[in-house]
Amino acid sequence: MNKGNIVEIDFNSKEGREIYRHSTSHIMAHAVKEMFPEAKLAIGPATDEGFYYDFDIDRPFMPEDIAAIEKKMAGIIKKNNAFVRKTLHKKDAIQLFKKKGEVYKVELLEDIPDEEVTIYEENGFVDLCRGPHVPSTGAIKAFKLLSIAGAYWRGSEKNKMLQRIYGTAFSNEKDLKDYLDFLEEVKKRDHRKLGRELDLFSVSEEIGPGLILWHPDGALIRKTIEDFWRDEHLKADYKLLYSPHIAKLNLWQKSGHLDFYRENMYSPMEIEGIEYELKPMNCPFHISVYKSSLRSYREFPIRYAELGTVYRYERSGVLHGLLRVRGFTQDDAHIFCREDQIEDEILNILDFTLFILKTFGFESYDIYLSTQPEKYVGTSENWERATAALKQALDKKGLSYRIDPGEGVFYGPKIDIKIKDSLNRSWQCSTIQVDFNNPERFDITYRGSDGKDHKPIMIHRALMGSLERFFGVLIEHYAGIFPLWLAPVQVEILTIADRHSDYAIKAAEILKAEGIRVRVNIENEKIGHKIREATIRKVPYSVIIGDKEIAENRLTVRKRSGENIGPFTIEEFFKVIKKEVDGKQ
RNA sequence: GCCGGGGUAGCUCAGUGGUAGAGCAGCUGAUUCGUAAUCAGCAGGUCGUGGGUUCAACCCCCAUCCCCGGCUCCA
Repeated sequence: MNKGNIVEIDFNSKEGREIYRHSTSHIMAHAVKEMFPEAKLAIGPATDEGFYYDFDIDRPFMPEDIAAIEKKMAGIIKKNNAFVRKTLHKKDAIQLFKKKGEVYKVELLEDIPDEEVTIYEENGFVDLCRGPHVPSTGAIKAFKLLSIAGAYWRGSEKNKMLQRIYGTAFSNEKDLKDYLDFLEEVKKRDHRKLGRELDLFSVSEEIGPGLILWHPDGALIRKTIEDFWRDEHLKADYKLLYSPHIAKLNLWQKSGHLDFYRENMYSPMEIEGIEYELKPMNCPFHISVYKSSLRSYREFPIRYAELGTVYRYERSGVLHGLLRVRGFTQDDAHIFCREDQIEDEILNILDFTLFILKTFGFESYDIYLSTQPEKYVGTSENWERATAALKQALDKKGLSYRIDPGEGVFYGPKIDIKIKDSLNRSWQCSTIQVDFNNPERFDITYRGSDGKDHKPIMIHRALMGSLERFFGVLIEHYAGIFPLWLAPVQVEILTIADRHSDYAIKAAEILKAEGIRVRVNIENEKIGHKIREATIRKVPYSVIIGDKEIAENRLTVRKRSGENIGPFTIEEFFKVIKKEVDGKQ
């Protein structure tokens, strides 16, 4: 964009939104400076969802301040001040901001290589800024400040912590309202809230932070997921393993985890004079199984899978419900193969992953290919060949992906799949990683067709990532309204009066014998009450038993949506739900 | 870990130094009822934990644990 030119840009474009929100962040900074002249300005960019501005100020911002700042901003917008762009020499700009005491701006300026910089002025408020901006403050039609948070200067915890105010802006009130409604919806779906309401899991202060207790209904869902996972892995020619939760510290020395992963590992415990360590990874155990006998190229690829529970130290501030915990179960697998088998294996894994994810209703993804980082093991040729194989596989599948340069793990390149949930939010779950490190460190080999020993390639992969995180994502994805095959209680039988109890219990037994998860409510309550309770617990089907049903030997069936289906004989009803369960709809 | 906010009954939340409250859930009883809450009664708290100030602390001070929103980091 040429300097000083006015170009029309639409809010619907990414650039347009950024300019608009960036301008709003300037207006916020202006308001803050008017109210707190001692506040020093740091940075104030637009984000995907809105904008923020960081301030260095002794007095913390209070929630009440937010409303006052909003009011002030509204005033600035009403005045419709023009944003005036000025170009000046860097020295002069440094001079200007030094005089104003804006030390952060000076620091930013000193890092700008250009001789000329631009500043924007709006009714006396001056800010260093590349721009562009909206022509005047009156262009901002709808905005809202959302939250206050701490944030390190330049994102480094070595620097001073500043105070950040988050906000968002839209081109009209309706879009703003829609966005705020979206935030409400997100709050309603919060897996921690639903987890308590539906009695799925809890975290207890007594047990410890980041350690999950799966309650009966949550455990039932987990079991259903695990059964599905195991069945499909066996079908896909994986072999299932179980391994212990602790192992000798030496093992972790050998694997290199102690060098590369120490800060995420717990302190060792001593058993009969030997130190043991809680496992942060499953790989060394699978390698041990591999090494338990001589391997031939004929066996390849060897695929070991395990729902392996690992423990990792996470800093207290990062723990978050099921999404970030200290003990979790990975749906882990390690594949041993020859280098020329990598591509086929990756293709297999991609198919398998997408199939599993699709079963849970995730049909859109962001895929990332991470390449060689600065610190790495293995040879550059290894990395190149493996990265090419990953690329090739993605291309063959016609999957679009982005390359994350240098973001691979130290031991190999990887593919990460981020799933998009029903609110279009991204979650990192699946990961496929090539590992050059472990075969080397554990000196694993296979006997090739030439009768000599060779080093296999090891691929590490997790589809759901961790059961805990995946479950958290699932809860939010479905808003707690699990599809029938996952629902902990699939059918609840409700009676109108006491005299219907025997019939209800008999019906329940028939369904239960067919493998349906059924609960009977013969409590002394009105039917409206029972329906309300079943609906709140999001039970897919309520079956109502009264005089009419017994007389006709038919079931009245109400779906959790409120829709009535039937009446059915019990056999007819069973067929209906059986079909739905089998279809995993 | 860092910045800010918070922790009162199982849950949601009132309670500004002077005898701890409500709704829902729970229990008991009555009621036997047709598509999202029947009525009545009862019970339930070391006010996160430990220390301090005070005649007196849920309330003020200090420490600590945990939770929430972010930062940083990750499955």
